[in-house]
Amino acid sequence: MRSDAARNRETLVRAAGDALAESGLDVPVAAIADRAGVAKGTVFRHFASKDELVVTVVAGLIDDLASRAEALLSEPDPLVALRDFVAAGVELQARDLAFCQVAATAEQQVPGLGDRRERLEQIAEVLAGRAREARAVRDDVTGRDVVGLMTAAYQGASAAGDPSRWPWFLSVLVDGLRPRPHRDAPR
Amino acid sequence: MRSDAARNRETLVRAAGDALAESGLDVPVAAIADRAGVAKGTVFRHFASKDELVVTVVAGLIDDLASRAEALLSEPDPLVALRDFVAAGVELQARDLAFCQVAATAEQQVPGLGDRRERLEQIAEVLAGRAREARAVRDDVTGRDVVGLMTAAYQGASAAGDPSRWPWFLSVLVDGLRPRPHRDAPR
DNA sequence: ACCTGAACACCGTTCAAGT
DNA sequence: ACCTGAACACCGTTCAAGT
Repeated sequence: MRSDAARNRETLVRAAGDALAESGLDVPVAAIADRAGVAKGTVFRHFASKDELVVTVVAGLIDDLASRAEALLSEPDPLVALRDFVAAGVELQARDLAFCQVAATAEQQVPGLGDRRERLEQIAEVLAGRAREARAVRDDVTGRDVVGLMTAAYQGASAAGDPSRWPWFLSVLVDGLRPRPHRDAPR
Repeated sequence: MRSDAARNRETLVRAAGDALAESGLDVPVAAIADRAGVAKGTVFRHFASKDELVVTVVAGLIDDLASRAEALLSEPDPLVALRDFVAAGVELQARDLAFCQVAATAEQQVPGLGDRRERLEQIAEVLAGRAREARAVRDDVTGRDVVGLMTAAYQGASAAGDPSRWPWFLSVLVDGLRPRPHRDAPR
């Protein structure tokens, strides 16, 4: 690849990252091209479709999140690790509209992120497993559930009319994860 | 209004309701017109824009949900009433893709539903107030929060890869609403 | 090899022509 | 008064022409 092409590609990814974070998945390709200072056609020389560019950007966001999650593996308190992981995902949704949309129902709309999703689920499963073993959470909490908690907390707060209320939703969810007392046991 | 026009309008709303439930907010106007057996232009004779047609349909769904919620006012157990209300909202999301999208971040995308939202929040506030007074939930739960729980439960399950798992998310959320023990009290 | 911008397809919206 | 379908604007995508 020629050096000017490599530079254009990188500029495009950065411009797309900014535009997607601000304006979400519906941002026109022309707006991204303008921001990068290239013609529309150049976008399609580097990416087969708008979706492929979106996937490149969002995959980078998920990779960053996964790295942060791996750092939490050294947190001694398993419930704190779990909560901080979910909080990191929620903060990313608050900061990046495109990720927020992908994390919500849009996930079906943007295929090609399956592998990143799996990586995230695997780390989440380790965190969930430690919390289960420590009896800090219900024994039926899976890694997938933990990933779902990120979306639940932010979308819940957002639907309640105040996205900044997400810590409240997160605390409700984390409280709700605690092991349930055996109600069917004899009193 | 001429009787044929009234019939067309009603056919359009029904066709739009079906198409939106199945295919979501991105369903083309042409698909709705086809399903109703009219020309595209007729849609815009009855509705100023696609959005106005969408609002008409979704407002009807929310009105139905609000009616179901009002029926729950006669439920004696306030926590059961709260849970059933949220469950009704979740089931609507599972059944209707357009409502699901509106309940998620799309709410900003479809304005004109503010009044319906308020009605729902008011009923939710009554249900929340009863549960608070009965000490069945934390004393900081608002009606808006309860509306947010509907989205949180469904979007959480959906993001966890299995929308049918929503009852699990709902049970976690409802458990999490229980009054927190005073941790700062002397042991 | 790469970039550009004109051209095309698709979809929401408008409107002149019909009934 | 209402309906129709051609026409227009917008945006994702393609590609012939340039460098």
